[in-house]
Amino acid sequence: MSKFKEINIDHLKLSCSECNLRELCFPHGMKEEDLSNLDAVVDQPKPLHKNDFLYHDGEKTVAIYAVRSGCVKTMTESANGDEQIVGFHLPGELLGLDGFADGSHTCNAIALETSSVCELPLDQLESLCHRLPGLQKQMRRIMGKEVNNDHKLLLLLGKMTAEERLASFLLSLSARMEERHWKENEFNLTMPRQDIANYLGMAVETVSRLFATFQSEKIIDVDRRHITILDIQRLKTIVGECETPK
Amino acid sequence: MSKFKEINIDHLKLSCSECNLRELCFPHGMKEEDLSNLDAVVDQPKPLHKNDFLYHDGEKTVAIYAVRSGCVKTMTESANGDEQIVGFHLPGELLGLDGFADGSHTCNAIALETSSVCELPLDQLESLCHRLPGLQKQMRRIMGKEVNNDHKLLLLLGKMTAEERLASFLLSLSARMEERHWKENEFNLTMPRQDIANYLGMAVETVSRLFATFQSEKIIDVDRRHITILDIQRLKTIVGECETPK
DNA sequence: GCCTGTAATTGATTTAAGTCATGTTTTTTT
DNA sequence: AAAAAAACATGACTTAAATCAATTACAGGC
Repeated sequence: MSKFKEINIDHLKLSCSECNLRELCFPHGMKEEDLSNLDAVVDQPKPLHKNDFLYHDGEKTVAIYAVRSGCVKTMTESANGDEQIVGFHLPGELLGLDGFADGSHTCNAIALETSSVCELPLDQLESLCHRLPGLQKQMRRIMGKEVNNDHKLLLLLGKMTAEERLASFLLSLSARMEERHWKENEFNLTMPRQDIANYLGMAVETVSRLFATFQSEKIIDVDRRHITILDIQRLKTIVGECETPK
Repeated sequence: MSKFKEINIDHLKLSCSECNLRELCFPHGMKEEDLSNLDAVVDQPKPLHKNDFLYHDGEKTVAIYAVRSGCVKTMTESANGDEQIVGFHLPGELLGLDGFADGSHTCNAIALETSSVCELPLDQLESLCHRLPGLQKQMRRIMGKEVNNDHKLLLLLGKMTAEERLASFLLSLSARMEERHWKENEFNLTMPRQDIANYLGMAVETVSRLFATFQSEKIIDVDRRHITILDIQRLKTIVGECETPK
């Protein structure tokens, strides 16, 4: 035996039951004793580097994915080459449902920074859902969430002004930071201005200008990609949420 | 016994296996012998009148629905009262997935004209999916389709001009008419201009003007709600699809 | 049949946000 | 460390589509 301990890298795989994202991810609402079944099929491929594709538009759907660390964007492509970002996926959030309609993906999924994902292979999902009714229910919940998310974005693109859109974007990020028990009023944007603009259906210049405006109005502090929310209530007022009366 | 035949209205229920929409609807891809199981749980409530709600935002999700006849729109509501139509559902198309995330609907579903729907109760869906793997797969397919649909609409709202949007809308309707073996170049709009405008994220006046423009360019013929597509290729060119070379 | 309210059209004007142009800062490459 | 390339910011100008305003055309109710 060598004087160094042998390291079995299989042990580096983090089990779902030990994962601090479990309440946001696949395991949500599942019984503790069922999680080992889930663990057995969940794969953790090697991390993606910035700009790596998790999957391509048109590629056969082999799995659904959960972000473990980093951030992954999904974007649809139109016939004439236009691209629309449809989601930024934070740790604990799922992606890959776009490949369920006819067995191949209709989006590109690209890492915005070094990111790791968990992979739930489709063929195993089928049988697993059969054994664990909790997972089947969770799958429906996940899909419903995706649909609701898209609907919110449709409302944003269809009805909101540029100012409202950016405020809404910041609030969404803030809420998701809080969900992860991270600072909800101080975080780094993982995406360039160009991606924010694309996602929100506006020009980069408009994003820049609005950040400047929000900053000058002391609503937020912007330092490059570092955002500090100074007055969250103002943001909420902008998007038109009713102030919760004290 | 009376001299008139007694009519058992239960017989008026059309079974899935006899339904001419079966290839677009729940039964798609299911084995013939499994359809009787589906029939047993599918309910057909009495028809909706124009402007009737199939379900309300916030209401508990009890079923998913398939349109049998007529047309049903779904719309999300924002905190400040803005509404965004997220779909017009034709016969054979499904709705209700917006209620899967947390067990209550996040949309209003409203009949645009007298419409009938089939209802698949959620509690029965669960056990039925367990018995029929085909249905479970079909459920995933349906949800994937919904997601892809929403993504297309996001691209439309985020990246297209008003002209491209309306052309895209007409093409989508036309394609869905064809899918149902109805005339693909001549159909009636079931929705008012206001709803088209809302759905496409623009003002009613813009819809009116664009219809007039398309008409004057002999791309379509508009008579109130009656649309005749005269030059489908022009529409495709407008939305930027590559012409299929002969 | 004739009202009456809703739906749709059409024109004039305004505006939010896009485009174009240029400069600055930051990051990456050599 | 310098050079090149992204990424970001800001100003000037333009424009697509919204808003405002005024008719016109239906469709449903009596």
